[in-house]
Amino acid sequence: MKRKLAREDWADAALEALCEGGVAAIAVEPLAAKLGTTKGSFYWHFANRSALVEAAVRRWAEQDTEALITLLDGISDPERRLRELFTLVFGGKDDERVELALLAHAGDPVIGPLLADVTARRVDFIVRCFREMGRPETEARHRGLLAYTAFIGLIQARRASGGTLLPATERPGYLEFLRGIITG
Amino acid sequence: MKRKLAREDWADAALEALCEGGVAAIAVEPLAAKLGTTKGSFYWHFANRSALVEAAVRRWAEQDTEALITLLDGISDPERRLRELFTLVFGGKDDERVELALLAHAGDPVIGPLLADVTARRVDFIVRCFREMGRPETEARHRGLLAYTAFIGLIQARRASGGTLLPATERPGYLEFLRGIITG
DNA sequence: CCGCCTCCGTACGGTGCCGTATGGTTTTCC
DNA sequence: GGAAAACCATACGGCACCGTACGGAGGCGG
Repeated sequence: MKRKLAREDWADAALEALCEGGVAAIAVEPLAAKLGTTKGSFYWHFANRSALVEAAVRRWAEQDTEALITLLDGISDPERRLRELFTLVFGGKDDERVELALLAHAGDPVIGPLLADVTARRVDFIVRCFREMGRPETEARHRGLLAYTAFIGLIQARRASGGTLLPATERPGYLEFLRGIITG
Repeated sequence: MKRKLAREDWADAALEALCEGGVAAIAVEPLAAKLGTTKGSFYWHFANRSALVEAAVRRWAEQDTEALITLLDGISDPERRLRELFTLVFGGKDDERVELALLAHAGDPVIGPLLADVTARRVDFIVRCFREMGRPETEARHRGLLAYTAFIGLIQARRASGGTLLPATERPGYLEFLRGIITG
C-alpha cells in the first residue's frame, strides 16, 4: 500500500496542526513525524516552511470561502441568500478554529495578504446582498460590515472567555436577535 | 545615573514587544538586549518567561480595563456612561494592538485565564449599562454582547484586511450607525 | 537489464531561545 | 568601613526547529 505523499497531504496536515496549536505548530519536523515520514519528503515537495503555510492557507481559502460563495451565489433572492449564510456559518461545524488561528497572525508576511483577500471577498459578498435588497449604498456597507464584524467578534470573544460567554442554550436567542437587528 | 531595572520595566518592555511582534516576541534574550542588560538581570526578577508574560498581561489588564471601568463608574447616568465608553474606546489612542495580540493567544495557558477575566468584566460592564437603562434582562445581555463583539470584530477585521476595510473618512459615519443600531 | 527520474531516509551544521551556575559589582545598613 | 543583601555579567548546556547534502530505494522507458 504505502501511498506516496503529495503536496496536498502536507497542506492538510498543516491545517490540522494549525487548528491544534496555531501557526507556530506548522513545523516541518513535527508534521513529518505525525505523517510517519521525514523531512526528506517535505523538502522535496516544498521549498521551505513558508511555502507550506501558504499552501495551507490557500487550501483553506478555497474550501471555506470560495466554495461557500459560489454555492450561495446560486440563490437569486438576496434575502434568502443572506439567511442561508447565517445558518450555515453559525450552525455549522465549528471550523472557526482555522479562522481564529489565521486571524491571530494577520501580521505574518505570508498569511497577511491572503487573509486580506479573503476578508475583502467576504465583506463584499455580504454587502452585495444588502445592496440587492435595495438598501442605499452606505447603509448596505454599514450593515454588511456589522454583520461580518459581529460574527468575527463573537467567535473571538467566545474563545477569549473560555466558552462561558454565550452558553449553548442562549445561542439561538441571540442569533435571532442578531438577525433582526442587522437586517433592520 | 543608570537606574536599576525593576519588575515593571521588564513588564513594560514585554508589552511593547507584544505590540510589535506578538506573544512570541516576549523573549528574554531579545528583551534584555533592548533594555541594554542581560539575562542575569531578568532571572533575578522573574522565575521564568511565563512569569513575565503573566506580569505583562496583569499590567495591561490593570491599566486598560480596570482603570477605565472605575473611571466610567463615576458617571451615574448609564446612557452617558456608555456613550463615553464608545468615544473613549474608538476615538482614543489605538492601543488595540495589545488587545489583538492577546486575543490571538487565548489558548495560551497563562494568557487564557487572565483574558477570560478581562472579557467577562468588560461584557458585564456594558450589560450593566443597558440594564440600568431599563432594558429587560435578556435584551440587555444581547445588546451588551453585540456591542462588545462588534468592537472586537471591527478591530480584528480592520487588521485582517490590512486597514482597507474602513478608511478613516468612513469611520465616524459607521460609528454613528453602530451607536444607533446598538442602543436601539 | 540498465540508467534515469521520482521520492524519501539519514545525517549534519546552524540558529535562536530557555534556564542554570557562578562570580562580580553595587547598595544598604549597622 | 565592612559584612550582608540586592542586583547584574558571563559562560555554559540543552532543546527545538530550519535548511542542506547526499545517498539510497523503487518504478518506468529503452
